Amino acid sequence: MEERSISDVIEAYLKSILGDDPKIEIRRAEIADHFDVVPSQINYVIKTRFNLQNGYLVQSKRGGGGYIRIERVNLLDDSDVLEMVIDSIGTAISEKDAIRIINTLYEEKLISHREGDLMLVAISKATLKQDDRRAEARLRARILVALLTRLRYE
Amino acid sequence: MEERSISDVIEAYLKSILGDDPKIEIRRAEIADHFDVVPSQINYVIKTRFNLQNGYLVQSKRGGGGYIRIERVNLLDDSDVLEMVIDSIGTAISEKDAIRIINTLYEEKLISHREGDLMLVAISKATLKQDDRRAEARLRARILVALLTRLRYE
DNA sequence: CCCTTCTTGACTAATCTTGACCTTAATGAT
DNA sequence: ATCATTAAGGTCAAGATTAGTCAAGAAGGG
Repeated sequence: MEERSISDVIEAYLKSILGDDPKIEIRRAEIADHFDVVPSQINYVIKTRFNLQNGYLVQSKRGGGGYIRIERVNLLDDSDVLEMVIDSIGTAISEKDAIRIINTLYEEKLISHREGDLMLVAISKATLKQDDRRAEARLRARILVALLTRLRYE
Repeated sequence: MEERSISDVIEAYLKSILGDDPKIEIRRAEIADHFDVVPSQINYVIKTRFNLQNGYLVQSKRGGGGYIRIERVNLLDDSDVLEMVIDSIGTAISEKDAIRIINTLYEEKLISHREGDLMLVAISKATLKQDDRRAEARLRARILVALLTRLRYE
């Protein structure tokens, strides 16, 4: 995977550390300094690449001895996590967030490449396009939740 | 092959790069600059020459480190059959007819049991339920067509 | 001439980067 | 104990950097 932006580089760096251990703790200022970016950029990377929909749990603490803890969660072993993902979808979801979830399912080997593609086309903007954007997001949520629920109880 | 327009030249250029690798990533502004055309011309070339019907998948990202990714995909043997099924669906389809089609796909071994289940969930009345029955049938047709279209390629 | 395809650019949208300002926690002085 | 200080991380919005859309006009081919 080509790293085009510094955010991509930081993402790859954090994931390389995560390769060893399923859980890491970093100090935000340290990472920011290492890549010569402002500290809030680390928040941006975490928010866009290490959220629950991507299969990560993040906790942090401020003040002296503060840290950011990133943990890779396994959707297979932890059926609660899949339920959390379903809950996080709620009654509406954007195409982008839905894609993120399906990608995670594939990376976690819960679904095959082809199954993932089928799910992707079923929830895609091109397929569901409606006049009312909110109606589209609600519909997408219903379909995705139905698909995930099916995966949960097979 | 006679290239009579700059769009043809750009098409040939992109395909020559694709000769090596089944997947390439370009920066729109770079290609546009190289051929001295406006950036949106690249979109035109991609839209008219690198769409799914022509056997190409295209993905892109905007913003810093943005790109356009073009991937060549292979048509499957059953592609023609699927196209005929797609044509028969038209713009609307009932749940019963959709189930019949998906069952046939499974019996013909075009899809696995699990893929069939996922497709069934995606087009089921329970998932798509709408006030307007015709709108529901139209939506179901769009989703089913999208799924079948995906099955035509690998 | 008419119709399709191509070319161009103004406007829009998504993503990334940066920095000012805010909140929380630990520590030490009184 | 209380409060000020210091040391973290959080939020948000503006600006920068790409790509996308759309429609008007030009160019080509019957």
